[in-house]
Amino acid sequence: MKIIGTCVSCSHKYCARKVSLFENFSDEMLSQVTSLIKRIQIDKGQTLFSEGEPFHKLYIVNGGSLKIFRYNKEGKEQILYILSEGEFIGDINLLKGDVFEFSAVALEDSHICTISKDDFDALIQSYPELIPAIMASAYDRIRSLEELVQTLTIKDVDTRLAKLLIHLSEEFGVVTKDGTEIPLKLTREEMAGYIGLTRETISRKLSGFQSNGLIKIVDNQSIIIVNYEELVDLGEL
Amino acid sequence: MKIIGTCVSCSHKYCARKVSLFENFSDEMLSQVTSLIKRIQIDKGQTLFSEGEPFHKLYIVNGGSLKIFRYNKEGKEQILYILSEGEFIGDINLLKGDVFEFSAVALEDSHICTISKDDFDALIQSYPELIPAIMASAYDRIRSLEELVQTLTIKDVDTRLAKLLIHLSEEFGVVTKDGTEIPLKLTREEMAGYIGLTRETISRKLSGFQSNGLIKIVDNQSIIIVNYEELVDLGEL
DNA sequence: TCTTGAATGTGATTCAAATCACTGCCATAA
DNA sequence: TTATGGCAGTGATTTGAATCACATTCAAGA
Repeated sequence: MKIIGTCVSCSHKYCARKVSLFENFSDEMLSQVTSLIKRIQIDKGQTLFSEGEPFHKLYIVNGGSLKIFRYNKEGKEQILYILSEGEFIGDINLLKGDVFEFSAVALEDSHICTISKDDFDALIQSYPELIPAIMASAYDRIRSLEELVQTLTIKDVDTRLAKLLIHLSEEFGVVTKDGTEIPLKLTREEMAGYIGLTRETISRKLSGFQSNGLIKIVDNQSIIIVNYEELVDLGEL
Repeated sequence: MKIIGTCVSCSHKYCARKVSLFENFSDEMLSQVTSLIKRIQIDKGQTLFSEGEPFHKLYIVNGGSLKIFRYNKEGKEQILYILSEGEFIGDINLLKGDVFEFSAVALEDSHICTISKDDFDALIQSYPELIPAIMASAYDRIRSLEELVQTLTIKDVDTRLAKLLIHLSEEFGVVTKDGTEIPLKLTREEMAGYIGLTRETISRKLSGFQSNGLIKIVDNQSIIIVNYEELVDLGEL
């Protein structure tokens, strides 16, 4: 992890604009926010913060993506959220509690902007219009967890995997000529740790999906959803 | 479901004080809140609201308890939250979205206080000090869902059930001479629907726990946790 | 380029929860 | 009082994912 300096060095003048929290800010307000930001570069696989660590910052994904997870009692990673550009974490925690309840690791080389807890609190004081946006982000988090709970209780594993693929494609999908591509390079093990299965099962099921013409796996890397409708059907069954 | 009238008819003068949102309100402020409240009586098993229904109220549990659940794709109830006295639902929804994403059914005969969406919005305008409390409740909901996710991904079913019992005893437990009693009368099927198992498995596992001296089942009704430490150990394994 | 370790695919086997099927129990109402 | 329907306990069986084991591929670094 490398601290680059203030956000002034961003390639974009106001990278904070990417963040849903600040999207309605004027240039002037934004430059004030920007002056508070420290920028961090983090390589794939590196840890941004760990469970149990005291926190004192808000982390904003400016480029790349993060997995947010806990180790469950069997020692496996349980992924709770995947954060991509513009999303942030630490918001709620800034109000209550004092240590992270989960860890954050970069899924690819990423740029993270940070604002200290104190600066962020001051920002809320100055701009109370931030509050609805913060509430909205809390609501999104609740929604995504409720969806995850629902996915995890489905016994049928094909359905579960279909739901995961649809979720990933909705959040990260890129439309290509062959179908919707999921550019995110999650390992089989990470997928397994998201929906409570083992890497072997994911491997077998993905092969099955490919045989059935639902998806296409390119170079063992990204997954392209070929037959979106049928996959949705499977996920909704 | 029977509408009793305004909260003036409550047996307690200021029943709204039970609600974490209003616990720091002065008597004067509280009586203003109270004047906005309609009180509903609902019998065990009756539905307060259903998935897909448009909402226009905040629901506060004044007495009794509710299960908040969705039907999963296999047609089973997946319980998301159990609400007891002082808890409320509808908060977050009041800000975004317009239909319930889940259903609410009374677990026992209950009293529910309701405030209309408009009145609640006006209340927030008048008393911005409500905002931190609302945020705190959103945070609690996130915490409880993150815990549920963690429980659901545990493969070992004894651990899962132990976690459920500990969770229920922490939230609803009453200390008796024999141990901590869970007065909540959840059916085996409801327990199963909370932690993603079947009623038969719950039945067998509970019998097993009883044989091992961990719990005691009284009249097939409430569960008493006899050996709390050992149960916690099992839940943390 | 070659080396090395991690990630993946896949077969064989195990095992525990789901399922099926039935009995018994209890509360409520006729 | 008896009848009825929902809930619970439990045995027998099925089933399908986890586990174990190993071959293979791939990617990053020397």
